[in-house]
Amino acid sequence: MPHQQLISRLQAVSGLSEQDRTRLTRLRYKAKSLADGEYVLRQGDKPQSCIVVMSGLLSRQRVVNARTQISSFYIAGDMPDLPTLHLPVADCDLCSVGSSTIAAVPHSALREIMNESPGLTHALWRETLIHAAIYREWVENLGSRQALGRVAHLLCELTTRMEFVGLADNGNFRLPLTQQDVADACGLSVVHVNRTIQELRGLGLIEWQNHTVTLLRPEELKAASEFSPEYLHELQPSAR
Amino acid sequence: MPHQQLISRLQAVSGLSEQDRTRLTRLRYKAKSLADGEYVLRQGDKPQSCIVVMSGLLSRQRVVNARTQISSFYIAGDMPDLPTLHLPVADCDLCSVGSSTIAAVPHSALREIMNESPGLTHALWRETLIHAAIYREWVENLGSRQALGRVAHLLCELTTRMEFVGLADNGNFRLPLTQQDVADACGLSVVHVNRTIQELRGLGLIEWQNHTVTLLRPEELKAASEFSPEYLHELQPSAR
DNA sequence: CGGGGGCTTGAAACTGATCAAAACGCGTGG
DNA sequence: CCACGCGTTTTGATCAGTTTCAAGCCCCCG
Repeated sequence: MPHQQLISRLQAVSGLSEQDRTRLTRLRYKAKSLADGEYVLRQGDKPQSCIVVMSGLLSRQRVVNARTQISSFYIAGDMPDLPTLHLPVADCDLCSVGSSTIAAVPHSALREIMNESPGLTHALWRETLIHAAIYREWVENLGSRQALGRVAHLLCELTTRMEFVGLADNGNFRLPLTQQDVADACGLSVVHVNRTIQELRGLGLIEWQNHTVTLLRPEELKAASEFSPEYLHELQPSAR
Repeated sequence: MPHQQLISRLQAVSGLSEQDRTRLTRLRYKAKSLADGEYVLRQGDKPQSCIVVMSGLLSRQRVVNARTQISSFYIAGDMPDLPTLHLPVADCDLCSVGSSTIAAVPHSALREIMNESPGLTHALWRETLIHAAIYREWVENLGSRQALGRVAHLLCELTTRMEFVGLADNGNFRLPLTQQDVADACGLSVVHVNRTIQELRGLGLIEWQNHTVTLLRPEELKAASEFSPEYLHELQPSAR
């Protein structure tokens, strides 16, 4: 149900009118399954449609200085290449981590509904701004924190975002990342990520096995990484 | 002339119709001068207007892990707090580096012209997307490069952006940053930034004195930092 | 059963941080 | 005009966090 994903995401992002929700329901789309490591988009592509993540996890990445750097993760409901609506040529790769499913919605259809509804324009714009805020938070994470804080912050962010779309329950969720992926996202070596995760385990802050993460003491983990969720700019559950 | 700054910036970003340009000319604004270190906006503020940088330099910053991290710089023509149109509460401080001048345009006026013109909506949205791409580039910079590459990349980015608005001529421009500011932006210590700059000087790549930077061998500097300007998504001069 | 990817461990090497102090430049007030 | 003070740049020495290299292990999949 791609419509439902998209609707509930945009609803959380910005609030939608009844009309806008039915507009979204009428969107045509093309569903697709992705295998682990499969690319949705390559740097330089000029896609004619935008993707909505239905399930799984995508990473935005690029090879920098002979190392692959991940600059963001996208979970169900996210639209990673929404910027291609206004910046036609992609400047990063988009890659599936583990298997995922996505829906592709033509640019033309999106432009159409945005013409009809300022509310939807607002919601989609806002969605891109939230992701911009996430990139900034990553700048702060990579620039200012050392290994333990970086990994902890990443986990806090992913948990919180997963919770927002109902994919984490009580700090427990499925996370298909390998330690190499974490290293690529946090700007660390795999070896050091391994030791850092062990430290987090040793402190009794998390469990992480079989691609399943559990935050044992979320408050302490947040404190260790100075995580505070305001930058995600989600509407409060009460307002949803 | 705030109108001129804004117009030529948006023109470069997206192209504007004759009508849109006159719409921009009619915007009311309030000009303001800022002293070194003066704050335009503090985290948590809910501004009712957006700022256009007229001259000087602003930094977006936040204290993380007992260190101030700069996550972006803004130069003439930029609108650093455009996101507050859709994300009302600011999540970073905005601070003048050296003395600057800005113009404040009420949110209401911007909403008005966006209602009238899809082209302007497009241009402003695109402006926010370009800055998002810059944040991503910074993630890659901080995550993947070591000191020399980081500083070199920052210089390449600033030169290129300055050139786009006519503030750099032949790799030579005024840059009010202290070495401490560079350290805060690059996630390094001042001491190490100092040694890194000396290394760049020693390699004959740059001159930097009295807040004036000159790229002596731009191509080598770009190579050293793998800089390529596509992520800035500027229209080519020919198209402007 | 074999192979390979991911995880784990150890030791050595390096990049960059920290601490401390000196030199420099510049504006202010005496 | 000089003395003072403060912020910025520079230098040296030591220390810490992280990388790199290398090897072994585990476990799942074919």
